[in-house]
Amino acid sequence: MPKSNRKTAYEIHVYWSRISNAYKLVKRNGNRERLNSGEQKIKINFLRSLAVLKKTTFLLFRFRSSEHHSLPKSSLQPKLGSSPSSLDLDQLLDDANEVGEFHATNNLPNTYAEVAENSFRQNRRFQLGNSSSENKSPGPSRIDTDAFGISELSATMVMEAEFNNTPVERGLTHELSPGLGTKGRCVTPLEGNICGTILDNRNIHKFNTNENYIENGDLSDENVKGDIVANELASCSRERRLRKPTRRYIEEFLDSKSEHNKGRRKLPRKDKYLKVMSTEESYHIRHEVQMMPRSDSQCGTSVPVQPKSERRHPNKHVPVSGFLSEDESSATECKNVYSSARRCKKYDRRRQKMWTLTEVMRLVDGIAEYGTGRWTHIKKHLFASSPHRTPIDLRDKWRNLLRASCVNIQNKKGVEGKQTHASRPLPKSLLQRVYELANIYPYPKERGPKSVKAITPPMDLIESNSLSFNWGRKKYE
DNA sequence: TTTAGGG
DNA sequence: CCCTAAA
Repeated sequence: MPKSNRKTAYEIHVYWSRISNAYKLVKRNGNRERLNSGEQKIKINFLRSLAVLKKTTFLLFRFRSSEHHSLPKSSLQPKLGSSPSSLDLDQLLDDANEVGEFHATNNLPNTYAEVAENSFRQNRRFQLGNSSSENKSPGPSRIDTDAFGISELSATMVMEAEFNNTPVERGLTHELSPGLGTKGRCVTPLEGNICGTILDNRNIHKFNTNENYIENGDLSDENVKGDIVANELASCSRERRLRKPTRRYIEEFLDSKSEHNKGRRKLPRKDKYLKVMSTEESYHIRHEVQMMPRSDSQCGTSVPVQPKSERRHPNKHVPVSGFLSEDESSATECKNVYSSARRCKKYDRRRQKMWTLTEVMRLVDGIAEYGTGRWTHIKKHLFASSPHRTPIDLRDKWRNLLRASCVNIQNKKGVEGKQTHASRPLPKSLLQRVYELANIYPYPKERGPKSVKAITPPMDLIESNSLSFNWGRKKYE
């Protein structure tokens, strides 16, 4: 098994690199607004190849990140690392959609049918004896002279041919199909991963039927059928594009990409205490959190989660640069697969982490020791073990504590306190201590020095007093 | 880079 | 908890 998979993965890897080259060429020469028919052919062929490629790219990532190290990583990793970033894959996929839609809406079936026919012929040619040119991708010099000549055409054709009619796809569908058929997904870690999440039987079928459809020579109704094919192609790429990558994929992708991102963007300083998380992940997590139902019964309150949690990622609008998307089925399945604990973890990542009593006490101790305004000290010395509490958090918490203590002071003074937060009442002793500390270490402006402080709680009191007073007066009226 | 303060 | 201005 390892051997065949290894072979398959390598073939895909080769395939990918070729299509990358083709894309670069096309992009350089054929991304103009108006393309002549020859250029259109090139582009369409490329996009068709791309659609096939998309089915298999997951395989590379799965394979690479699987526990199996039977495949020498060196053979895959360079490509994995370089390909997605050297190509702007998002752009690429958008192009695919764009062209698909363009053809779907603009009635260019003839072109497509012709292309299909050409493809068919080229396939034949390739099968007959073109395979020797396997690794030759047309060089730039050649393109300069012959921007959209046969060289490129054959390049994309060869790729396509390889995929539809040659061991690559056969290898994929046949060598790995056992996993597809089996219900228990992970027959073996590798096979299960590959077959469960990468290969989409339905789409492969779809694609194959398209191909057969054309190859059968049934091109009499080119207008109609070309249209159908174009539509299918468009929808195929569209639906794949729109799907949200699963968390698992994101993680793996980021893993594989992490080296690449190194110099790309400076991380915000706030991550000093935190594990580095790339903006993409942040983006996804944001959205995941938004999408998740808010059932935080398990993970919400007072359970001191110790996630290697990260946060404070200022840029929300970083576009997803992921170019792959999994099936919805696998996406939902992913959600199910991941245990509630894991979900919880994911959950807490962007949500407020409740302060536990011990944390509060530690904070109070820290303030007693260092005073207010030295939040980094407190963080370093007392919260070194809780990476999710930043100095700012400590300060915020202290602010809230002050507020809470004042409320309770009010209560002390007789105003019947409706405990503003009945959810997690703090022990009075603690609040008392907060109050004392607030006198010792006045927090700037929030509650001033003692004199001011003497004013502030009364201010609250005054408010309520005046309220009651007014009320009383009204009563008298 | 840290803190204060507002949202 | 986030963001930003100011120190």
